[in-house]
Order: sequence, then C-alpha cells, then structure tokens
Amino acid sequence: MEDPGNGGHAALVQLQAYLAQMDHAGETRLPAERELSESLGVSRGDLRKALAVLEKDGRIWRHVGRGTFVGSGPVEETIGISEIAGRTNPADVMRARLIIEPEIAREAALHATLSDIASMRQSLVQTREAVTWRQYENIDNLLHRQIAQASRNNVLLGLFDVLNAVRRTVVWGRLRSEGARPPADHHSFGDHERIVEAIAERDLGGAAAAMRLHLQQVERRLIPVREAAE
Amino acid sequence: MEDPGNGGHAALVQLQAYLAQMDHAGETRLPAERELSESLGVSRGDLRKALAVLEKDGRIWRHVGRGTFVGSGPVEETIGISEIAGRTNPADVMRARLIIEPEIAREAALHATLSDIASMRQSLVQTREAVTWRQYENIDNLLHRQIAQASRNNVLLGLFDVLNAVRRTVVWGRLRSEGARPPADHHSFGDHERIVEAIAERDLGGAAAAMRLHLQQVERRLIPVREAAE
DNA sequence: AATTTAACCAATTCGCATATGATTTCCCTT
DNA sequence: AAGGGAAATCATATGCGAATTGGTTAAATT
Repeated sequence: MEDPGNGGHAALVQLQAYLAQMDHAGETRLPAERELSESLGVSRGDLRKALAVLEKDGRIWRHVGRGTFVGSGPVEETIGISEIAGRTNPADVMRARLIIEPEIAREAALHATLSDIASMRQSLVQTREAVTWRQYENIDNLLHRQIAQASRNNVLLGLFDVLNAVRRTVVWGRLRSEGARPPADHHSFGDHERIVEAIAERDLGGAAAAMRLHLQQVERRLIPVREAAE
Repeated sequence: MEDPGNGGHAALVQLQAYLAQMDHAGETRLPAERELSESLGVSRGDLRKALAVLEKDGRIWRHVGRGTFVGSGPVEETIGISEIAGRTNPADVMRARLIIEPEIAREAALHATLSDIASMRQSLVQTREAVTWRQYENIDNLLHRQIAQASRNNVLLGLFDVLNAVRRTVVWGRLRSEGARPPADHHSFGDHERIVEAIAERDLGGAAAAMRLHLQQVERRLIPVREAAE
C-alpha cells in the first residue's frame, strides 16, 4: 500500500526529520511504534527497520515496556548494591575503604563546618559510652558517615553510602556470630579522636593519614587468627 | 485487662523470647504490630514500648509500610543513582572525580595485567580515530572504565560505575547542545597517553598525578566562558 | 487516672490493568 | 506462489488504586 519498492528508505528519511524536530523541541522520548507508524504514514515493519538502523548507530535507545529515547539511552539505574556485592569479597571491600575513605577525610578537613565537628565530637563521646557491641557498631558507622557528610559533597557522601552498604552486605553474618560482646578494646577510640582532631585543625594530610591508619588497624582485626600472638 | 501495673515489662520479656525463637528459625521479619500484640496477649501500646527499647538497642529495625526486622535493618538497596544525582551539581561531581579517580589510577598501576594495558592502548588508538564527538565520548568513557577495571577490585569498579552514572545524569543536556562537532582538540590525547604509560611502568604516583592533571584540564574546559581568552 | 482500644495518618508494598517493544501468524495484493 | 503489510501474540515495564504497616491521636473502659 505504501509505495513499495523503496525498501523502507523513505521511512528512515522521515524518521530522521522527525527526530531532528523533536530533538530541537527538547523531547527525549518519541511516540510508540504503533502511533508513530500511522503518524508518519509508513508500515510498522519499515519503521522498525529505520529504528534499528538508528539504534545501531547509537542515536536512539529502545527498551521493552518503556519506549524509545534519543541519546545514549536512559541512565543505567541498575548498578545496585547487590550487583556489586555479588561479585566481590571482604578483602576488596576493605581495600576500597582504605583507598576511598582517607581521601574523603582529607576533603572533610577542608570543608567541615563547626556544626559538623561538634556532631563528630558528640559521637566520639557516645562511642565510649556504648555498652553493647551492636551499639558501638552503630555509632561507629554514624561517625564515619558524619565524616563523609562533612566533605560537604553529596556525591562523595553517596559513594560512601554505596560502599558502606556493600560492606555490610558482604560481611553479613560474620559479626552476628560474635553475639553481645561488649567492646573492651580501646584502640579505635584513639584512632577516631585523632581523625576528628585533624579535621578540626584543618590538617588535610593528617586527617587522611589518621583515617588510613585507623582502617589498617581495623583490617588487621578482621584477620581471624594471630590475634593472641600479637 | 492485661495484668496492669507491670509497666509493660512482661511485654518486653515475651518479645525477647519471641525474637530469640524467630532468630533461631532464620526469619528476619516479624508480624505486624496488630497481629503480634494479639498473638502475645499484650496491648499494642506495651508492645510498641518494648519494640522501641529493642530498636534503640539496635536489635531490630522498623520502617513505616514495610514492617519490623531483626538485625541492622534490611540491606539498604535504595541508594540509586538518581537519588544521588538529584541533590548535587556538576561542580561536586567533578570534585568527586578529582578525588576518586586518581586513587583508582594509582591502584590500577599496581594491579593492571598485561592484558589490561593492551586493551587500554587499543582504546588510545581508537580515541584518535574517532570521527564523531559521540564516538569520542564513548571511547573516552571506555578508557576510563578500563582503568578502573585494571584496579582488579570490583568494589572500586562498581563505585566508578556509580560515579560515572551520576555524572552522566547531572551533566545531561549540556553536551548535547554542542551537536556533532568532531573532536579537533588534542589535549586529552596526551593526557590519556601519559596516564596509560604511567600505569604500564608501574609508576603509582605518576599515574595518580597524570589522572589528576587530566581531570583538571577537563574541569577547565567545562567552565563556560574564558575559553577564547586562553 | 491510667491504660486499653479504636480510629486515623503517612509511607510502603502488592496486584492488576495498561502500555510498549519484540515476535509470530495470517491475509491480501500482485 | 511470493512479498509485504496488518493483526494477533508475547514478554517486560509502568501507573494507579487497594491493602498493609508503623506512627499518632482520640475515645472508651475499668
């Protein structure tokens, strides 16, 4: 019916024109294939061929149930926590913390407000007052997050949250077995205080170094054996 | 009705017993408050008091519409890209790249395999052969990701992917306006080569420094005005 | 007077209807 | 008989309303 013999080339031309017009209007999603084929006066088969060409060229992006979009596709939302945690191990998580968190601490030393520092110091006190291991862990988590928040950079804070969620996923089931032991060891207290102190004094390198040292201590404690021999 | 005067202590005891039994069974979610209060034979008010105690102690986790869970809460899957991108700006994204990516490059210099380096060098060549800006961007993205992959740490790679997705979300619509201009400038080519070279030579500090320099160049180009005066 | 009970609110999940791109089948034209 | 288009079908994703659930407030009961 539709001027056969052109091999669908007319459809491609019309589609490109439509796309340019739409691109100019700022729209990113184009109508459904059924509507568009009728609107452009071409068969759906030809339209799909033209769409396939544009997709292979990277100009559009299609997905079942969602629609067809211009550009490099709808942002890939599917980098979820479990996706990362599923193909890694505690050692890599610890290594990543050792790489990322000192730099975050350095940035915190540069941008922390007085309110941030006050909150951290309050957490320091609460850390010492914890009577349960779980309580201690919660406050420890909070303190580390407060440091990330003190960077005053929501991207860094978001990355920290992702890293933290991955960590809690990967090592899940390891801490639970230790039960309700109180935190009798005092090594982390000093570490935390040194970090906060360096941030308060705007000592960028000192904050990074203190955080690195602290995480190395934590890493050492994660190694199962040898603790007695030390 | 329920033996008044105990101040809800009986509810706490019963709840702890119930929690222990459930914990042993491996379940993580406990029934709704209305059911549980009837099941345990205590008023909802007393049950909520007991739940509040356990929550403050960190043993359970409650959330409206979801339910009550044992442990440190259901793994927070909802740190999605849009959640981060929604409350930030291009400057913070650039700053985060400037902080994170050099450290990733340093790690890559330490762990990259020969295969990794070969892939990167191939991307270098392809970068120079790109005839479209979109093509160039794609290969540039690929190269940066290859560097993250060369760290041989899936957590770092995942964090890079998140950061990259946030970047593409935040700056979306800015690059599109420049249309189909071919990449006539050559400054990034040298940057990229220096980074890959440093990684190949296992020069940790050099790789980080080269990456930092490269990103600073990119940041400079993102500033809208002043480009002609340079 | 105090606590239980019920009612209501806000946030979340669940199920079903709808929308969409992919695929197959059928039918008409030539 | 063959080719191509139109319709039917499938698999996946979204939207919306009902039901669920923790949090809060008011009424009722003892």
